[in-house]
Order: sequence, then structure tokens, then C-alpha cells
Amino acid sequence: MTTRKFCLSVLVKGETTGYELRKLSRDGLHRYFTDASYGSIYPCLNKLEREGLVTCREETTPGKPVRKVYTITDKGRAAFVEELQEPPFDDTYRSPFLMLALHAEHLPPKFLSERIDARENELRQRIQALSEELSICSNPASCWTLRSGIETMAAALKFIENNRSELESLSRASSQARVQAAE
Amino acid sequence: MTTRKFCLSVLVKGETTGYELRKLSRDGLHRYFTDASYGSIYPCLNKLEREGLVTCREETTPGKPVRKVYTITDKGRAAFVEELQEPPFDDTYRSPFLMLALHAEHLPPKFLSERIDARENELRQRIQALSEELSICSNPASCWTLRSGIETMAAALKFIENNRSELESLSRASSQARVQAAE
DNA sequence: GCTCACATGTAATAAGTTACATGATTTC
DNA sequence: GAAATCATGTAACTTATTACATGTGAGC
Repeated sequence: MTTRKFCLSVLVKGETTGYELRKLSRDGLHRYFTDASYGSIYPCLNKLEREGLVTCREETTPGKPVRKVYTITDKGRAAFVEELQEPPFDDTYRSPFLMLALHAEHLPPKFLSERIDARENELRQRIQALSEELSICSNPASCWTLRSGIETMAAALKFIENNRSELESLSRASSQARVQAAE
Repeated sequence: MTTRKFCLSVLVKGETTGYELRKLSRDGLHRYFTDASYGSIYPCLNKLEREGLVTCREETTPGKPVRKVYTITDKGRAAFVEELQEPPFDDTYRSPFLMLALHAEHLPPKFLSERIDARENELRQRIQALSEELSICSNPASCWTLRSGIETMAAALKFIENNRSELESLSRASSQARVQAAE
């Protein structure tokens, strides 16, 4: 259902292909909604076509594989607006990083620091990606959504930057304790 | 795998039951990591027991159903620390709310406003729940994680409060346009 | 008398992931 | 010559959800 909404969400804004959909689900704004693989996208597009919510045409560019370009229909547009108004509504946040933070005392200091670095970089990259998208964005609702993401992630990043030393101390302290206990 | 890490994450901090695990996965800090149902928790606990990572004892309180209380073993503790250091590490955020924001123009103004209210309330409730947990929290790593969650959600809430009118205008404007087009 | 909280568990079903299969072109 | 990008798709597998099954006690 997530994949379906995601596909329709992209398609109401314009034509696209399965290959592009997967990229969109990993790179930009749509990362907020899904992280879909080929194995879910292609069957989904076929199903949408069977239901008459999208149409498909094949495009041949010389020297490239055939692309199947999907276009949403009026029926598809109506169905999407309907489905948007159906539950579920609750946002979910799954954070392997915060799971690590929670158990910082049991992790090797080096591993923890590397993970914190990686998380900071991940946030910086995503903030930058969304900022770039924002700078060329003309649709007001898309801009709003991008700004929301940027500000939230900026807050998350700032918290880590300001407080990481505390977490790293915990890891070092209990790491030393383990070494001493072993002696 | 999410459910497994979640169960072990709770169990390293202390004994618990399947019933409690489900509540924890919905209410407090652990909402960040999973939202597990009985159908995933009970089979997971049985598997952990078979693997020797937890032990189980039955507790009978007069007038109440039998509770199966699970305790992590040394082997379980070691396995958890190992598994924590395995991928995946990427945080994922799934936001049906931002999906609505993105398509604000196509939604009825009343529905949108109700959803924004609901999202604000959801954030306020979660911030309050985490703040309460923080006020009685003694473990430094747990405090860190709670504060991280509180600050990030506070930023998300503030953004919505400051910018919701913009989104609501978009919805009203296109709603009026649809009415005029119909006339 | 009804509903909620406590408490465990299974079976059918839905959904998505991973790995595989295929193949051309471009870049290093 | 290797790797990356473009491009579509399937099959086996894993995982989790939903609904069901069962039963007690407390509060309204």
C-alpha cells in the first residue's frame, strides 16, 4: 500500500518509469514516504495499469533499453485523492541510530564514533539534497514539505553535534571498565 | 529482525513479558525502533528462548492470567551487542502526514485542517510522553536518546505551527477554484 | 451488563526484500 | 577490461499484520 501511494504520488506530478521511481524513492523528497525496490514497484505499476489508473507507452531511445513511461489517468487522479484520505495517518520513525545511542555503553568507542560520523554525514547529505530540490522547486506544497524536512533534520543534526561527546564518554568509560575488569 | 532487536533491546535493560513489550513498542522511547504486534512478538520470544538467548519463567498472580516473564542470558547479551553492530544502519522515516502536505492542493480544506490538528496533537503527546520518561530516567544513554527525540519532534511541531496557514491557504484556494469551475 | 486492561498465542494473509535473469552503452 | 548506469522483470523467501481464539477481574 505504501508503494502504491508512492507511485501515484509521483505520477500525479508527472510521467515516470519504474526505474526512475526507484531512484526517487531513495534520493529526494520521497524518501520520507517509502524506500521501494524493483520487486515492489514493477508489479505495482502493472497492477495500476490493469486497474486503469495509469496508461503506459513504450519509448525507444537509440542505444538504450526500451523505457515504459507511465501516465496517470483521470480515474487514477481521483483514486489517489480518495486513497490519500484513508488511514493510516500515523508517522513512523525507525532509527537504528538511536538504538545504538541507547546502548552506547555496550559498544566499542571506535565503532560508536564511526556510526555517529556516518549519521551526521547522512543528515548533512539529505539536508543538502532537499535544499537543492527546494532551490529549483516551483510547487508551493512541495516547497512546504521540503522545508519541513530540512528544518526537522537540521534540528536532529544540531542535537547530535552538540551532544555527541556525552555519548562517546559513556562508551569510553564502560570500555575502560571492561578492560580493568579483565585485568 | 526489527522485532528481534527491539525485544533484546528491552530485555538487556530488564525482565519483561510479551504483553509489556507490545505496550512499550507503542508508547515510549521504543516507538522509535518498532511498532510490533502480538503476532510478531510472541513468536520472536519463543525463538529467542529456543536459541538460548533468553530464559522464561511463569509467574502466577492470584486473579490474573499467568505471565511469562523473560530474562536475557549472558549469551543473549553478547548476541545483542553483536547484532547491534550489524547493518542496516539507515534511519527511515515514513510520513503519511508529509504525503498529505505534498498534495495539500488536492485535499478538502476541512480534512486537511483536521489532519494537521491531529499531527500537532500526536507530536505534543509524544513530546510529553518522552519528557515524562526523561524526568524519571536514570540511565545516561536513555536520557540522551530521549532528549534527542524530544528536540527533534519539537522542531517538527514548531515548523507545523508556524507554517500551517500557508498549507491551509493552498487547500482553500484550489477548493474555491474547483467550485468556480463547476459553476 | 459493558467495556477496558491483563495476558498468550495461532493461522491466514499481505507486503515487501533479495537475489536472480538479461542485456546494451558509457566511463574510467 | 571492469564497473557503473540504464532498464525491466520474476521467484523464493522473509517478515509482519490482521483477525481470531480464550479467559479473568475491575470499574462504571
